[in-house]
Amino acid sequence: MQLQKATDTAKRSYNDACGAAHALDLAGERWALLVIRELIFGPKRFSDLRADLPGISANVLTQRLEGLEAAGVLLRRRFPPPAATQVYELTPWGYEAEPIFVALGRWAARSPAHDPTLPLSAVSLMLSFRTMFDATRADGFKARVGFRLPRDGFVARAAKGRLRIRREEPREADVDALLAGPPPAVAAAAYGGVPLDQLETDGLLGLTGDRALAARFLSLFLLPPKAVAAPGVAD
Amino acid sequence: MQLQKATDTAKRSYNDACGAAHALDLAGERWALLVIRELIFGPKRFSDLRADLPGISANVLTQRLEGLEAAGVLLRRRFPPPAATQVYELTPWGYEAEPIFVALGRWAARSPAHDPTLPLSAVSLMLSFRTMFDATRADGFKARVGFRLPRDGFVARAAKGRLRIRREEPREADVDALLAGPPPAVAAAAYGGVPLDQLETDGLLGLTGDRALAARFLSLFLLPPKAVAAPGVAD
DNA sequence: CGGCATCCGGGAAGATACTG
DNA sequence: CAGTATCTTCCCGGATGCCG
Repeated sequence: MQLQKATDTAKRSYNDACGAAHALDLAGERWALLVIRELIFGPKRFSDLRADLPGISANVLTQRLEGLEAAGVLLRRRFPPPAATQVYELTPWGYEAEPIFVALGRWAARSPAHDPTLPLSAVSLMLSFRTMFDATRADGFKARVGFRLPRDGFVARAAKGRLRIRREEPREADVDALLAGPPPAVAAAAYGGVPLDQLETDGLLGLTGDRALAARFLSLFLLPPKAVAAPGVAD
Repeated sequence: MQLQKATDTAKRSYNDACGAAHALDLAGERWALLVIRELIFGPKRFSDLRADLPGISANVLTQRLEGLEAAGVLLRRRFPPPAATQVYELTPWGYEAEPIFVALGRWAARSPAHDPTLPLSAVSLMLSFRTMFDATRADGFKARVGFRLPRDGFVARAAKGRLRIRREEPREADVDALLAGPPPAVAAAAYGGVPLDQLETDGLLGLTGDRALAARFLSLFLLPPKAVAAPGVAD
């Protein structure tokens, strides 16, 4: 019975030529954009996606992956002989979705209801760096900072007022400083004003390398001021 | 029972500090972002929102307006005595959502499945101008172009490689050219390569003022090339 | 007529259990 | 590990009706 869906129910769409509406047709279902977000620094396996998206259920993740694959946003890749594992990877066009997350993040950071102390995935933390990077503050600053987060590592390179971030295991010899710990602890240092020393003595964060440089690096990211809850419309 | 929240209305949330996730908590429900889109050039009434969002039902629109008001994205304004009408208007922070639509639009325009011939609201058309504006093409070009669209008018001002658009009734004396017609017809001229002359003789578009300037203006907007459906993974 | 509440059917999301 | 199967719950969309 449910096979007959192609004709009468033409795949719930906004039927709107507006680009934003089409984007939501492709990725507007619950969890879809967050699945893309988790893949923005490179491929992941099904179980990693589940772990990094707490709350998503397996069947919903399966549906989203199918839908996004059909939309051309991502594809699944099999590794041939020994590692029979399978990963999901964004297509080149899928990777171009990053500005969407930057725009969403910049806007939501000013929401009166935004709570930066909630859980945070490793990808979200790195994405927040790309979102909140202050180019003028970084002027003339050059640094390579490594991150060892629960599931994977990243290396952030600040230079010439730009910030590049790649997912790769940081080697101590290749970076100026290395931070190890869960993403919320790093966020507390960058956005919460918690001193690195305190996080270290509390056992939340490990730091090796140039301590002052690490602090300077973390000061490059500023949450924008919150919008007023009630705007100034005289009444 | 074992879950959190004594109040059973636990308000489904991603529970994620990531800005993008919070943005979706606020405006990720169906139609919510499109409601914001329709208000991005100024306040509208309930019935205008319904008319410009074909497919939305009254109760869903009511729910979205309530939710967005509670989130501080918009507010409802009453006009006192004579005009007992009521309008919905974005808060200052709500207006800051525009980059989200630009990012979504830029990305979706490259979707293999994007169909620019679908219906288009007046706001979507103007937003597409702001999204697809090519600053280098507009270098040294200065123009004021008015639009008379079904429900309301707009004036676009290109100058110094920038484009400003305001919702206001265009007066012939104040603009260099004036286009009148339904949004899809204007879109056909800007993006579909349909000559203005043809749209005029077909009765789809009315044009007064500087014809060459209007054509030049419409050439400032270019849809990006579509992404390849299947990326270069050898198979 | 504009701005909602209410009821209902279908379908999507969420939780859990199960299978290759 | 990578999903599928099943069941329940909730949301979306349409219709109707109230009320200013």
